[in-house]
Amino acid sequence: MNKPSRRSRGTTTIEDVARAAGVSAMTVSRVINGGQNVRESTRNAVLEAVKTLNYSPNTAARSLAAGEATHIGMLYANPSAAYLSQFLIGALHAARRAGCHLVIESCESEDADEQAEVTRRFATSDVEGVVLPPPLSESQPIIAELAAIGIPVVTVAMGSPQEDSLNVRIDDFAAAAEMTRYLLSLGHRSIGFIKGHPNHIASHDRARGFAAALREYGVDPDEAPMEQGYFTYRSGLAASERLLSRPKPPSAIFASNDDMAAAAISVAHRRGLTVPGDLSVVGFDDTSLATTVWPELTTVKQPISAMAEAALELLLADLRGRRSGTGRHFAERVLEHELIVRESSSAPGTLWVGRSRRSRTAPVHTADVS
Amino acid sequence: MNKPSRRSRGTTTIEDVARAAGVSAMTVSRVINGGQNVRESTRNAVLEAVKTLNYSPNTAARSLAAGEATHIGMLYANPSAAYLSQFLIGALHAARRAGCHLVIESCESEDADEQAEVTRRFATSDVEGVVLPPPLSESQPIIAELAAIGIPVVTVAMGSPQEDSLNVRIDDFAAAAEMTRYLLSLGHRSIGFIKGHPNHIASHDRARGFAAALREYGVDPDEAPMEQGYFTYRSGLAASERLLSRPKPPSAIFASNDDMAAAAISVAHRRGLTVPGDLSVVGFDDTSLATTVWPELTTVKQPISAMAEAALELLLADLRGRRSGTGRHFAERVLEHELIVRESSSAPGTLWVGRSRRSRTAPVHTADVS
DNA sequence: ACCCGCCCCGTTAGCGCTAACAGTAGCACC
DNA sequence: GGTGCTACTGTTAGCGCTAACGGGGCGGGT
Repeated sequence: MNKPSRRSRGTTTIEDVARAAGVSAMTVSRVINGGQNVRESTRNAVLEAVKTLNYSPNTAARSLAAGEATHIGMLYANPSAAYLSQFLIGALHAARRAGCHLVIESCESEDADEQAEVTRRFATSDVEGVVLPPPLSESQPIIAELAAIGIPVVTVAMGSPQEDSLNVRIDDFAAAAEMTRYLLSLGHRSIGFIKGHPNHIASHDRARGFAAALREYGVDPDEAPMEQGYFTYRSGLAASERLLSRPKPPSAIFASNDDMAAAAISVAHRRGLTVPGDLSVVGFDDTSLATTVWPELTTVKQPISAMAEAALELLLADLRGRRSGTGRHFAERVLEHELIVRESSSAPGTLWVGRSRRSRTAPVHTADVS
Repeated sequence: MNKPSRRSRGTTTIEDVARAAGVSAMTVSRVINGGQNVRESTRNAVLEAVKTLNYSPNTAARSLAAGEATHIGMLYANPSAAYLSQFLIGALHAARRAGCHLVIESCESEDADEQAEVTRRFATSDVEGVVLPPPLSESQPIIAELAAIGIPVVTVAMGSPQEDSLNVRIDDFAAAAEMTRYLLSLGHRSIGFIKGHPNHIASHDRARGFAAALREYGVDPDEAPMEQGYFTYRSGLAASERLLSRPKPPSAIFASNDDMAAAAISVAHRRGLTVPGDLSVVGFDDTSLATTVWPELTTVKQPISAMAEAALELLLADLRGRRSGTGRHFAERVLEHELIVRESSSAPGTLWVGRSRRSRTAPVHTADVS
């Protein structure tokens, strides 16, 4: 006679699996996590039972019993929407795998005290670790506050990580250099550069990568037309205007992100320049904006979702380490970027024949309906 | 002598609160959720204790004990990134409040069989309910598959909800009419309309609202210049080209979403038209694109985050209802929209004096650096 | 032969919370 | 004074899982 149990939801539990495999629940548990000290044959039997019963462990029970981290916080502040959604998707996938909740909060203020205040309220609520995507990953007030409270943090895309912190990033220097080399190999020698927000270390890395690649090709970086931008579309408009108003306008523009590159295209069109015929434009990030504008942007793809996943994994590993006493792993992970060549870049050939007024007649897009 | 308890995490539990308030844990539980049949004085004592101890219930334990829904699924398919991130933020907030996990999966395929396949795999994994934001909220294959499996669904922004389903939306008809009235009140009489994707019921609602408002002002909707769009930037480019190539081009363009409105601005600029001087352009959705472009878009704001929260609440209420046997509430919730007037619209006055070639000189944006 | 240690597996006791089921008091009503 | 009812609160027994420990079996060292 089986006890009918107070409230039986039809779900299959670890007990069911244990019965089916002819072992105890504990052994099933061992097989599922880690799985050390279990004979190969037993493990297979359990795995078999898991598969046939289509068992998946109850995360609530698991984290309750194990006392695991259940709430990971994420503080964000108005990056591009495309970046944020990609990031959230990655973070959610990692959270699901780990069986932890993702708690998000926005922190739009620029004021240090206010940032600290928001952070404190956030941190003391419930979360056991915090993920900081850019641009907040560069915010000292927040990082300091979190450190004071004693909550582990993982930063994403931070240029100069502390020695004792967790960080995930790509190699901005190498990526920018790669993109620059690509433009140089097309034949461009006068390349305008729109810098990113000066507060971000990544901005400087990208600028340095740009300069380094120029030098490889024997071009003096100090002569290169360069304008300050702030990662916004608006700042890109202004910078592009200045770039193209120069006595000798560049044949290509390398913007430090896609928003500013899109702005450069817009300015070029307004001036009657075709892209890429009269002007090549390339960006950075490969956000969705890169494929919405026409022509689609050549850009550097950051694996945003993967970076978010990596960040969560790093954080959870650290948390586990802290709990079990096994030292913490101060880690940095550098993920691979990728150069995405699309339609906004080409050899500067048409520059010499086509910088005419002909290009003023707007192209009619009959084929780009869908 | 207090039992040292196997592994004590320093967290305050419901027991601590009960002791502090001089009641049993059960009473504390009652106060926290629902709170019926508790004397006012007891309730206050408990609330007091909760506050002083800074207690927050352990969601893992709660959902384990109550057998509540723990995993809510969300199937998405490439809406605009801005929409998705807003939606995710709202959904995550609601999920946090309810203490449930948000499980997301993408379903990019257009093929019915493939959609069903993805849905099946998704649904049989773990989730107890599914949220369907647009454009998937209109996908019959997915809805049918979910119904077959018996998983409750809440659709968002679906035009024609079934009688027995959960749906959250805004009043697209009213919103479009409102926007049209606004343009009419500015003096526009020739308003070009770019329709949305014909598969979306909301597209038709918006077109109907547009027509209805025209009629109020004695303008014949059948005479109004109208072009088909598909919610994409590219389709907006083509539609705008056609609209502005007409013998008598309109003085304003109402695009069914922001992406297409942004495209309209781009086309206008390429043609040497100033916005809003020569052409007013308005959009729909108030995605981040609306404030990215220059000039910033007049548009209709959908409370996207709030809609996501409402969707989750509806779904969870339904789930609770099913579990407790209390009938399900087939509900639809219509949230408030808002007309956001920005810089892309104005009276058509300048049309008569300024449709000249003068406007070709691109404006220089010295002030929009930040 | 004995002990020690290792591998493998089961048993016990909760993790923090809540459903279900008692009570216990207080009031009304015949 | 009993009976019935309502309003409130406590007790018991788990939800599904895992930490901690215990114990049997087996090999190798002394």
